[in-house]
Amino acid sequence: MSTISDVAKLAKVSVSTVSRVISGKGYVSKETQKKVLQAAQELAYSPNLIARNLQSGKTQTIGFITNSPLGFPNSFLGTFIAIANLHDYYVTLYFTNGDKNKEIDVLNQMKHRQLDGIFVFNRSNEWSVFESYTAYGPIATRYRINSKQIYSSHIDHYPIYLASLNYLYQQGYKKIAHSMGNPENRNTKARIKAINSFYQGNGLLLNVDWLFCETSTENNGNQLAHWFHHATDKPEALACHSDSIAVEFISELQNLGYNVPRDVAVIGFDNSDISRLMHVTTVDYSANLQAENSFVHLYNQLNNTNIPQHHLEYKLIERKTTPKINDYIEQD
Amino acid sequence: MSTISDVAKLAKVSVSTVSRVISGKGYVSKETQKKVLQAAQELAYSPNLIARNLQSGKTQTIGFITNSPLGFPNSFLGTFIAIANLHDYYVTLYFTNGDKNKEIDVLNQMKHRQLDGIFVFNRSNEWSVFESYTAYGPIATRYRINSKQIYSSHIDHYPIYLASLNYLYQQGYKKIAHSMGNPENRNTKARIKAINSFYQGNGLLLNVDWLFCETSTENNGNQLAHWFHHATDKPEALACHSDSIAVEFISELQNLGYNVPRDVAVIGFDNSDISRLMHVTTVDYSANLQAENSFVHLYNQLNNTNIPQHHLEYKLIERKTTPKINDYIEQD
DNA sequence: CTGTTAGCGCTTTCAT
DNA sequence: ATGAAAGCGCTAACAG
Repeated sequence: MSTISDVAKLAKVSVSTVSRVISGKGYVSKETQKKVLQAAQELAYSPNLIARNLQSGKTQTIGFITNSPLGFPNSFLGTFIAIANLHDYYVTLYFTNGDKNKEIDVLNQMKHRQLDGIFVFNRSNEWSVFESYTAYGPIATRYRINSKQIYSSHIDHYPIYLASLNYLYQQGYKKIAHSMGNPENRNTKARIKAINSFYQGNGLLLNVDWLFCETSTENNGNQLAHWFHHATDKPEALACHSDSIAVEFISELQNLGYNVPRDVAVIGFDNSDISRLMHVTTVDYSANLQAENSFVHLYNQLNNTNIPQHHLEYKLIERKTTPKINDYIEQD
Repeated sequence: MSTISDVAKLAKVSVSTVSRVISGKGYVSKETQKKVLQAAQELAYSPNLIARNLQSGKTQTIGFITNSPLGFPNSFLGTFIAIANLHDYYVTLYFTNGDKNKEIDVLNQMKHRQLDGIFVFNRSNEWSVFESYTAYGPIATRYRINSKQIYSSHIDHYPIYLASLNYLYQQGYKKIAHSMGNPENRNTKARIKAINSFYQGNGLLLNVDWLFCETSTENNGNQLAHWFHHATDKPEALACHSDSIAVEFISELQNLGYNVPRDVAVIGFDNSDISRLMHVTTVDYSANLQAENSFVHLYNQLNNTNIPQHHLEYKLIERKTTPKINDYIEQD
């Protein structure tokens, strides 16, 4: 494995000259450049990026923290990586399975300069923990949080969720159960606000027993299906805060002998592949732009640039799980 | 950002002593250790891993190459990362979208010592290209290939596919279409061999028009659905080489007004989450063990260890898309 | 048990 | 336009 000084020797120039032609910085005469390139070629020289990184103090690597591979963040992650690669950044993926310590390990990677920045797709620790690490590098998330130190590319869930509920209402559903995230999340709070507006606005009575907040993400859709199975008073529709909950719910319900939407309508959230495959009505909220915004922010912080952010929009994607009530026709 | 020599100064010892206590290697007296730790604490010192990497020439990072985020390799990837993290390795994910150059870029990352090893989940370039890079580090894949240089944790698809076909036969399906991978893959060849055995063994006639080999992974299930829609002579069952093809096929068929399994039975391959959610009969072939084997091999190569590999088994997972023919009962 | 010293491979002033 | 030399922060002989 040849080094820069091997090349220098062979080309009979100094290491700094070689460095200049390899990195393309600084003045080098055409002739010496040619000599160097030839020597480099001959020795099959390739620069050691670790040494470069030590010099620059950067690794060009962003850490991506997510709970588990089961959350179907595929498209988001794909976009994030694509845009990162476009800017010569790489992304290292960490599955924490909700383990706070694993999350801390990742944050420490940044502290140890192994990571230039971090994106938080899921989190287990308090935001204050993340904030304390912003001293070592930029952190971004998709959650809607109120922090000066952590960037958040989010979209207000209030109008979106209100639109979802109004849509369900318009389709004839009045008895609606709600599956929501961590009650401390601002997204969840926005949804609760939307729920209140909705029920008051339509003169409906909110059944508090039909308000589910997530404690552990694990199998939540599954549990909801069993809850539905045993409930004496069943809702006409379930509004979910993620497609993954929605499809787990539907799938398990099918195992229990139910039919969606005949027995209950379902609306998801994310417009993920899985919702498309399973024909679940959902909401698209420009997750790809959100991913792009997140990376761009990290990039801007890291490089003192000012690439502009995209504005996020949402759109209801109507599929088969929310027909007009009582309109369901047995598929043939 | 304090360095090891800052700590050394404050603790009034040499850098090597500090290095010893931080890395836990070599003899240090309890007292000096305490002094050093205290100084480190005071300065909020944390080791710069890049420097360590330069010293060791390693990054503790494995590159994971995959085509696109749409192939549902979630569980495999999750296992791979989990086992890697357990061994203090990290994994950087690359989506190539079938772009050969992007694949080469990743290989060059290893050449530049940014990556200690590479796992190939999908590939676009010839294997010989990959082989030429094994000079720079170990490469592993899940494909069944014949290479001394690239490790492959695979399972023979011949008996598996034969078992799938026999199962379909036993369920009463005799008109079977086949969706397969790249005809140059040895897995595909094994499947073709299984097909021949099957048709000959059962005295059936193989319809060559029902043999689909994949050129581009994109939307293959989709295309198959449209093919089915327009075919005058339709098969009774489709056997797929991946769950992702199977579910895309089913989903698009549903869009076209068909019903699976009433109109056509489907068997997948992978036992992925998506097949579970959509109740697709599939084959489990210990993909998680395959992921583990792959990492373990890379680890063994990198560390001159000899952690043993797992033996891969397969198991047919019977779900709802392959009932006894003509036994389909409209779900209620 | 601890300190000195020489790198790891590259970039970057600062001279010339 | 090119070279010498000083690091980047850490590890690992080697000496004592």
